[in-house]
Amino acid sequence: MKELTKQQSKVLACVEVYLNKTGFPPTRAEICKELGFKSPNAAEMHLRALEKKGYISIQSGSSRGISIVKSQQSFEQIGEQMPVIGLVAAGSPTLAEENIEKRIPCDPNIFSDSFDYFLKVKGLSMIDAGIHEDDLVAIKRTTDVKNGDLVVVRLEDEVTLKYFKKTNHSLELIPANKDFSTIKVDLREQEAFVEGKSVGLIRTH
Amino acid sequence: MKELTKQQSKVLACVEVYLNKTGFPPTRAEICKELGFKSPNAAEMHLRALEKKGYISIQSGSSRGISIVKSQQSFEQIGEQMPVIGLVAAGSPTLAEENIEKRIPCDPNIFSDSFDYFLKVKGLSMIDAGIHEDDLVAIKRTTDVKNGDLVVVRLEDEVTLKYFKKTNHSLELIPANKDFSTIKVDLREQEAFVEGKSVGLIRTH
DNA sequence: TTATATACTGTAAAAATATACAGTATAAAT
DNA sequence: ATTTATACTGTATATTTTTACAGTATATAA
Repeated sequence: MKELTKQQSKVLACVEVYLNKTGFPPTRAEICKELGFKSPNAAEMHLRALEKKGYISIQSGSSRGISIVKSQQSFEQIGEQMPVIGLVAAGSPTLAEENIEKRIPCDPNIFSDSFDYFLKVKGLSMIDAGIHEDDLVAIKRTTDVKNGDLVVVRLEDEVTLKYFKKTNHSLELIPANKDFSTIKVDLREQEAFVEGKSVGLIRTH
Repeated sequence: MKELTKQQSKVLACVEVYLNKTGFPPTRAEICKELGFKSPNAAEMHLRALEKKGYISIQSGSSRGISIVKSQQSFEQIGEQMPVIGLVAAGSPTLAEENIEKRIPCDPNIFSDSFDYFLKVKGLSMIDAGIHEDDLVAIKRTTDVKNGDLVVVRLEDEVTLKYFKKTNHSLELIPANKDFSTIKVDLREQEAFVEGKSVGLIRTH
């Protein structure tokens, strides 16, 4: 999580305190009053920065549409709002706001290992591993993966969730569905970026 | 505390759910949309009644200025320790301490519907539904189940997780594995207790 | 029969609010 | 020396939201 500037930290604290006291988030004007700003735009800019850094989310067009994603005093919060990223978009699965479909309240330590985000599964290539379309696979960002791990790999602009197998210069991305074929990559010819590995899965019935 | 009318109760629940989901209270118009009212005044009147009866407080002049004073269905806190129960034990899957294998930190609202405990899956009878051994299936305690639901049913002293199908006096518990056969129960001869239904699943990789 | 409470529709206006745009100032980085 | 990031002021406007007012309908109690 990105660092906050001193002022951004103050604004986040202000929102949290207001929320705690009243039960609903403050308006821009109220933040200004609390912190001594004289223009609502001051608050606006800080809120935008806080959203970009993933500490809050802002419901555009809604009054008081601020919700805390990650509390500053994180020790108080057991369950964070973990982001869900669709596997549709080309390019790397970044945590940029535009890629986040939604957030769900979930302890990052619910699985044996901590994770950073959920990836929403598209397609049936892993169905024999019991991974269905629209399942949410918990991904830990790491490049430290072993053969047999379920990994998120990016090839060119395509992101895929497969079993990992590396031998010398060859990388195999193995599906769990006999109707799909293994993707073989010669690492001397093509780059492959390991984005992370799966530490768990959740599914809503 | 004064009793609520049916509609007031609905409105209070609506506010609580909205708050839980978004982090801020709804507007009158949003309550209307949620509950099918066509006039913001409908919501307004119910909110006034709720305030008078002490369930909420309304900050006059503030948008979304609603705060919950007394929750109706005391909403579970975020990040509870949800119990995990093994499907091994005979008898009903109770929440008695001796049946709880462990507890894991998990928001009870992580799935579309809230749940009461996790059931640890034994065996492969639901493998074609992508439910593996040792998966944790989130169970909501209810007897309100429909055909096709994934349910926890107790027959005599045996507890099983299967698809539910009821026709007249006959109950069928259908596995998702062609090597297993459907359990058929004549309800005039044998009792079957529906313990709950699955609202989701988590798996640790 | 007449209140009285519940439960709304429909409209409208005043007030609250988000948000864009045009600036200013300052310190750090290039 | 110039750019870049932070941190604001000040104004304006479109939109959101509250909230008042005038009705309608229905069931229950007096």
